[in-house]
Amino acid sequence: MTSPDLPANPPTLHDVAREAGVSLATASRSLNGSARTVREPYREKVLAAAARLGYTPNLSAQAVAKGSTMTVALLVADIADPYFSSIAAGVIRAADDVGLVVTMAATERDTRRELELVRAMRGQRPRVLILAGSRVEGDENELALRAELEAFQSTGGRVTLISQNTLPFETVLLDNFEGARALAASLVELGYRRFAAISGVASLRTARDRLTGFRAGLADHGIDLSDDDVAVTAFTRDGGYAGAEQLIPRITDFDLVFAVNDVMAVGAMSALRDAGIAPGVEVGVAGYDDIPTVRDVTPALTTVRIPLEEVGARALALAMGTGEQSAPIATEVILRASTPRRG
Amino acid sequence: MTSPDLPANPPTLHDVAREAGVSLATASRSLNGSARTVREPYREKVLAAAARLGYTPNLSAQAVAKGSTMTVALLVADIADPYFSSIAAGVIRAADDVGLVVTMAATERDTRRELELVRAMRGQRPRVLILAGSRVEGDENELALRAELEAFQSTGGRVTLISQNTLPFETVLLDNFEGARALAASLVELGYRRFAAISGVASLRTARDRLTGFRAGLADHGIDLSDDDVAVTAFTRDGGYAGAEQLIPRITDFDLVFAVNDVMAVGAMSALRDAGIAPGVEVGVAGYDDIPTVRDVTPALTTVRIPLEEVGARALALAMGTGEQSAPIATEVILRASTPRRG
DNA sequence: TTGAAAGCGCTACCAC
DNA sequence: GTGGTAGCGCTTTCAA
Repeated sequence: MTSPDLPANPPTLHDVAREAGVSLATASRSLNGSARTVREPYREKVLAAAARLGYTPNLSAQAVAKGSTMTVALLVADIADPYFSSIAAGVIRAADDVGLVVTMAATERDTRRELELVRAMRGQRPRVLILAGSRVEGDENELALRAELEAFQSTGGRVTLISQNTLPFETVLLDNFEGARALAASLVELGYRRFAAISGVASLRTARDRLTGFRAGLADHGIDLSDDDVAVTAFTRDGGYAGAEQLIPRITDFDLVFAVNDVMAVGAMSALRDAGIAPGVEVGVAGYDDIPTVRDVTPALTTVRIPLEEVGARALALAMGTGEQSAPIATEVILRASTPRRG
Repeated sequence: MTSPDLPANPPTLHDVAREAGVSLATASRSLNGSARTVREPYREKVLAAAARLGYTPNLSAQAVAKGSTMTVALLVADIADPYFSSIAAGVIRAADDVGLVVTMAATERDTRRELELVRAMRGQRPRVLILAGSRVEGDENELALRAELEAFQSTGGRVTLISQNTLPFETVLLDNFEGARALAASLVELGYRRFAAISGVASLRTARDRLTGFRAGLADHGIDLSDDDVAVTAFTRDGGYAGAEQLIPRITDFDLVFAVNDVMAVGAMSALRDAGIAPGVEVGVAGYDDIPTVRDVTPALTTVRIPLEEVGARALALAMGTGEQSAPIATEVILRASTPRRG
């Protein structure tokens, strides 16, 4: 006698069929078949046997047999970043609604890694592949990435990007330019005149679009934002902190600091505070994204709202052909205490 | 002639073998075999053919053939919650290091859903299943969950829980009781005497352990925390906000409010502020977890640090047999501006 | 309606 | 070392 709890193998459909006294085919049909072309007494026997055995269909085997999976692969830059985790939450929720399971990986903002991950995830034969990070300009891996995605698509996969449509795939368009431009307009209207910015490197499309949009918004009102007044740092909280530190020596030259995303803005506020400068009173601060926490920082952060979870859901819908191709995601300027009306 | 870009099927190993003029077996060995028992010229031909065709091994097929996957399934309550997204980041990073891919799902703090998800994820035949949420007491689904997990384990799967070991599986133990107790001690030492708390329902083990730990810490110094001074709300930011609102009418009775997790604490601070009460000056506030954002709120939040990403990594290591079973995760009280020394 | 059997893409064992 | 080939667990014809 073998010990009963030695790592056995999970019960197979075969086991269920035998236990129920029916054929493999009948068992399959009762358990997973779409056309319920199995007579009730048989069905019941099979279901009972399956329950008794604790049977769970082997998804891999189903995938091989059917030639398609129920998987969506999601690539983000950093899961711990609220921007991406909110989007991921949206994707997962939407996927769950239609019975899809999502597998995630993090590119860590490395395009080489991104490429490798796409390649690796292709092996899963996901129905959908969603790339959530910003595109980067002049990326040496872009051609290869594009080829990889095209290959995936040409073999029946669906690709969706989130952000900008620099690649020829369905895209949930985030109009970073117009959002930032509208923000600039609102800030000017509030009385701000002397601007500085903290941005990621220009090759990061998202960073660049937001910065140029912001500039355009200022230019509409005859205000100039010189390159000298733009601190270029990492696209992270610490980057925002560092960027603010760069600006602090000349901080009295500015009445507003725009960080191209909220996590950077939040870092910048901390840097200001640490330097004894009160954000929102001595200098205004604005961000972009409207991640959940920015309403809870002090002062609450003025920002441009992106409905992050909806973006995630929309990305999936787009890929599934459920969503309308439609316009860019609507964006909204949210004015909060970090930018009080000025003079 | 068929159109060349109609959804074709991905190239198979068979295609590669034919293209390279070798046998299936040789192709398999050159591409994925461990023992490199293939002569160089052949290997090269295969590799070249694979590259030419854009071949990616079908992971599902490999899984069926090998009888095991490279998947780890991760269940969290809410991906958008920084607590879980930080843990997830740790799991994903660690998984990536050993060539595993992680699939995620969200229980939304619903034990019924949790059970269903475990069942569903079992179908993937993951090597590892990680449950990151708090256990809940008196859960009607617990028996079924336990059975499901045991079945999974008895068929060769590894299970790891994160939080408390109320279930007989490997667990990354978070000593919420001692952490909260230490926090209480520190606060008393700082001069705080009149405490209130905001907690999740007592059936949530994590909430309860932290609250009772905190109470114990106070009791060590002869201080009592009455049930009347504990607001019981949802385990979320909004729950924290609501909890603080409950306490506000009597806020002058207290000199410190302890929220059982950081997101609640952050919500509570906002509620206080909205009511014209300055957190950290009129009343101290403390949380638990040390999620990334709490150093950027104002005042910076006193809390108990859990190395969240490390917890995630550890969970995976434990499951893989790489990690030492060892003691609970070390916890550390982080005193910040939200609890200045008092009188 | 049911069952037998031929795959699905891949691995691994067994000869040569 | 290399090539057949028998599975892996499942779906889906095709007959009966």
